Amino acid sequence: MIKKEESKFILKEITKMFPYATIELHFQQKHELLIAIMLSAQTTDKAVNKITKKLFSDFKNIEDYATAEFSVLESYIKTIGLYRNKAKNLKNLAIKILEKYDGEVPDTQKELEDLPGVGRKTANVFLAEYHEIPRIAVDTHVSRVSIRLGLAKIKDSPVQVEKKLMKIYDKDQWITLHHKFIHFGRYFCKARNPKCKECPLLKICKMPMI
DNA sequence: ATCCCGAGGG
DNA sequence: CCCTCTGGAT
Repeated sequence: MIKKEESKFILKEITKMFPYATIELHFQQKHELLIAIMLSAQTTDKAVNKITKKLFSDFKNIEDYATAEFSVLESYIKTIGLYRNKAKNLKNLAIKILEKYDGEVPDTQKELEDLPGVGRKTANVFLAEYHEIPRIAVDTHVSRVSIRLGLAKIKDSPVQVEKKLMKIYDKDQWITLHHKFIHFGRYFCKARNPKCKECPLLKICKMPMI
């Protein structure tokens, strides 16, 4: 099977498995989405949703975060990993948005990535989710799945994986592809104990673990 | 290359 | 017990 057909087959099968895959973070406002994504680094969406319920209830706007004590923010997010860094990023991100953007979350990739705790992956997720701008955010799941299925190489950096996926798939597929790959990676093609025996992609998989 | 860092799964 | 979780900054 040639590469082009294989990549189509991959997306088709994953789509069958997760047709309605979408973001699982809970949020209402624009800044809440950005904060939720930033907090989700190296942890699960469930863990983030658990703490943002009270966080978003007590902190209504950017100014609330900007004026909060680090220790107070830490107490809210204590149960997710990396909480000290994240509390610091949360406050400093709010201060920067307040001072530089008059309290409004900026809209460009560069401005977003310039915020504390916001890198390429977080910015991509935000742009795709909030503005529906075609992006493929490459995280640990997308990266692992792409490598196992032969869409990328083991030594590829997240940016390289992103570029390869963008070259393989059409722009109008990027946003949904991201969610489908994420779900496939999290619930099926897991880092540990992937469900290879039940996988419809087993025959084209480059790294089956049977 | 290394640190951050608790919860949950297996 | 051990590993991994939608990374980012230094």
